[in-house]
Amino acid sequence: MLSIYNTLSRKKEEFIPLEAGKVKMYVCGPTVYDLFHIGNARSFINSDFIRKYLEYLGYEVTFVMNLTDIDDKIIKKGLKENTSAQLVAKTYTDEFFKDITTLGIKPATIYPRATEHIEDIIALIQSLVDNGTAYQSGNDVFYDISKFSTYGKLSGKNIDDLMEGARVEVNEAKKSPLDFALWKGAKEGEPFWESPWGKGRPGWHIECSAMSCKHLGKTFDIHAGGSDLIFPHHENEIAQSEASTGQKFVNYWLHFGFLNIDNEKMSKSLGNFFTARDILAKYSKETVRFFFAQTHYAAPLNFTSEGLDSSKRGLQKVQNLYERLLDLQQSAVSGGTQPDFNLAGYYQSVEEALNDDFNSPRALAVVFDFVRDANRILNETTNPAKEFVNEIMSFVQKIVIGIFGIVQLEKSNAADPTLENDLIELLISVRTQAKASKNFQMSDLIRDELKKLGIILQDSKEKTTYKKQE
RNA sequence: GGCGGUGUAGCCAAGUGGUCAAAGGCGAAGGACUGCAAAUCCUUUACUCACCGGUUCGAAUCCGGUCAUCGCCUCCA
Repeated sequence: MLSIYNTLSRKKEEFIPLEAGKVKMYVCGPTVYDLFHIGNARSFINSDFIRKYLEYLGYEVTFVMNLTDIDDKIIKKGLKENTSAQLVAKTYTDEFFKDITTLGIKPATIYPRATEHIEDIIALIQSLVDNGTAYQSGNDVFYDISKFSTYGKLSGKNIDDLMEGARVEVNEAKKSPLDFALWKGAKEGEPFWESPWGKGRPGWHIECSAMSCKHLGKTFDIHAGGSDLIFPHHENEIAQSEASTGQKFVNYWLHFGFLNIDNEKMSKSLGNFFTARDILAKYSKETVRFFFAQTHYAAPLNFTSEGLDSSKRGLQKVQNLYERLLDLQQSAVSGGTQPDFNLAGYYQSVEEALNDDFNSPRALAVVFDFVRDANRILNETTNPAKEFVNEIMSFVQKIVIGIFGIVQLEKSNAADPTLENDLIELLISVRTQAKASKNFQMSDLIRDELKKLGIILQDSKEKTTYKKQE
């Protein structure tokens, strides 16, 4: 039984999808005005991991991630770079997909763009105007939060507190400082679409309500996003959608913890701002994914290079087992020894952990137990059956690769007969001869010099293998 | 000021009433294997869970208080 911590109820709840066997899930995607940063990457990776686990459980997941491709920041960037908002959005949408691919994230079922849903957005705003929840003021349309009695139910805020805390706003167009824009009238030189309220563009909050409804329906199962989006963004989405449809908007609200850098909020002014691309230049996607998975998705996470280095070293153990299994799949034969190994127990423990609100750190502890035990049994088994090796490998495939994505599939010593690899093999055979004649000075020299070139030799009883360092 | 998160070994991080003298990773120490390494395996590394008080037969886990820290309340994953 899967349970999920629901921000709305502030409790873990048993997950029951609207439709048996299917999950409709929406995650707030990026505003495409720049490369996404490592904090974004955490949310994207965690939503990917959750989606993959749901699929592992057998659910058919409709996974929607929106792209905000029209927004103040995009317009501003266009002006600054003397280009169009449209081109800025196009550029960073392309870059977004590149980074998503680099991170090993499975593509969403659909990536709806705000600019491709203007009609839906206008229709939604119109319904709110028609039922009196929204009002036009000049060329803008605002949501009247006084008309939505449960406003604040997600974030636990009440309107009076918000009013007290509200910064003094000089916008006299709004009835209340807390009202927010659904439609923004176009100013000179800004991109616009025609609407019943004149030329303009959608506000940020409304697009998620419109696009989630269009692609997932009036009510859907899971809505996820960064914890900073709880208020006002998700609060506003509920207000918009529920006021329009009269139905519950989302059953499970799931929020990702924030990522700090060296205990400080990441910001460009502090000089501790890292794009996902910056990090991926130094660390593999597997290391980054593993680093994130070692902390529960909802907990705050402090991002340090020490932490990443530690993850990188820890992950090597898993990678080594994977490569050991690859070799064994080549050499093992049917009819070998079939040792006792309680594989089902590891699957069960992983599922128990992940069923408990996607507890990835606990699941990874099981993975490490599995790695240790698998190594031990392989050490003890002289001639393991091919079937056994395949069973062990399938755990790695389904859990470690399928859900977490933390194994590099390419072996570090690619088997291609390149000149380089041939030369390494040659040196290894020279060294083997040297060892046979107890010329250890020579054999150590070869090993040390190869190490300097990033090639690590490992002797086993039968043969010497090598791997290349990253 | 309002709301929320976090505080567990040198570092990271699970655990939310007994099976906890607290998982897992990194680091460290010792051992097996090895010509020596590497890889792998074995052993050790928190009598203690920010602090104080309370509830309970029993608390890291519940309650009250204190302190520290991060975030949201304005665009933000």
